[in-house]
Amino acid sequence: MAVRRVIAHLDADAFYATCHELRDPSLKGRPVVVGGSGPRSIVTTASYPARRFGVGSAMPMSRALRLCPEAVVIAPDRELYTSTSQRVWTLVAEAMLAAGAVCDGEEGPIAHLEQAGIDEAYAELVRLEKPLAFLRGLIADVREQTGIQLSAGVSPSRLISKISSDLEKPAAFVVLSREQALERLAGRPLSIVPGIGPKAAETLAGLGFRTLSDLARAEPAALLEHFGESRGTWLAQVADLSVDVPLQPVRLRKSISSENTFEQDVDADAARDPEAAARLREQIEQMALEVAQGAVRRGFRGRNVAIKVRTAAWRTYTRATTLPQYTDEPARVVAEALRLWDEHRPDEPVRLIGVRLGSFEHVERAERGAAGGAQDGPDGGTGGVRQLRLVLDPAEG
DNA sequence: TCTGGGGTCCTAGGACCC
DNA sequence: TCTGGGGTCCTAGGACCC
Repeated sequence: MAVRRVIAHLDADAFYATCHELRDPSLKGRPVVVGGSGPRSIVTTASYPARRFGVGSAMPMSRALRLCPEAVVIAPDRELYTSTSQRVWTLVAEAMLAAGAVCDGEEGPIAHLEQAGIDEAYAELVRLEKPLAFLRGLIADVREQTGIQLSAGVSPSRLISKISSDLEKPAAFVVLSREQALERLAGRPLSIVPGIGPKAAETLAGLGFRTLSDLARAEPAALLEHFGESRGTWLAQVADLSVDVPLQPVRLRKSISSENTFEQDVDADAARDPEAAARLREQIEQMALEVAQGAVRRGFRGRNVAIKVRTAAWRTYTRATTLPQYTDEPARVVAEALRLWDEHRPDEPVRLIGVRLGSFEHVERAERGAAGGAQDGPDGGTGGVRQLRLVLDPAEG
């Protein structure tokens, strides 16, 4: 008998906004918009009352305020989200371990859980007799103990579960087989599929494929021709919702970066504005330091240093070097970033600059720790529940 | 509506080695 | 003197996600 897979996608509703509401209950029920206050800031998360005004993620704040002038704008608070997130996913991991939904890790059992962001995760409910009852209980516990409401999509695959959890938010609990999903999603635009963004959607629309059922009629050969081997094959599998990628309970970080968009463009040409040019150089130095210190804190050493520049005209470029040895020495990272900057500094106004450190050496060991334990260190932790710590604090969007 | 900051993954092309 | 093909490492750009 074939083993029936049950994969849940768990996604916190309006996570950032809810974190703030939990800290300040007077915000509850009001149109809360999390985001910066500068002229170029965008909305990170909008509470459901704010969404009723048409406010949404990634929207320029200026537009959000035009749509909803009475919105309460709140500056993002990383630490608040990280600590709340840890409480939520620790609870989930512990419940799964207690219930026996575990896989083997090098150092013992790990919950069959893949964190996919600060506010979402996939859980594979192996060896549970009543997975749905378990999930409902878990979601109720999480809400009681943390105040966070999780939406759930449950199906035989990550893709279907991910799409499903989004269908009836907030507080969704959508259970679908592949066949039921094919029927229910047939007329939906392809943009509901994670991995099909604006560009791919446009290309597909040009070929006459706008919905999932359109795509199901596509010749696989045509998809391969337009999208190449890898993506073409994937799209063909999306069409019948047969995409199936195993969970990755432990993931390694690949890079650490820091970048900043200026409220106004800054002239990088030293001849025209030496002071501005000096400020930019200092910022590169500062960011390189930050990034290197982040690596030190986490016990990583990298080999690849890169800078990123976006000009006022929205031309974006990166310049990178690979060092002969791995390093976490701030002075080394700073020196490389400054060298790249000096060699590739634009002579036109810039809107963004950034620094990244990558190509980490930590192959030998997964980045994980005891959930809710120490904040950092490759194996830092209390030795309790083992859980991926992977994506540390990805912003929402 | 003029577009953040943190990431991941993929592709193309060049250098270099055998 | 001209020319092979595969593999690896690296850079750069871009799509995409939260």
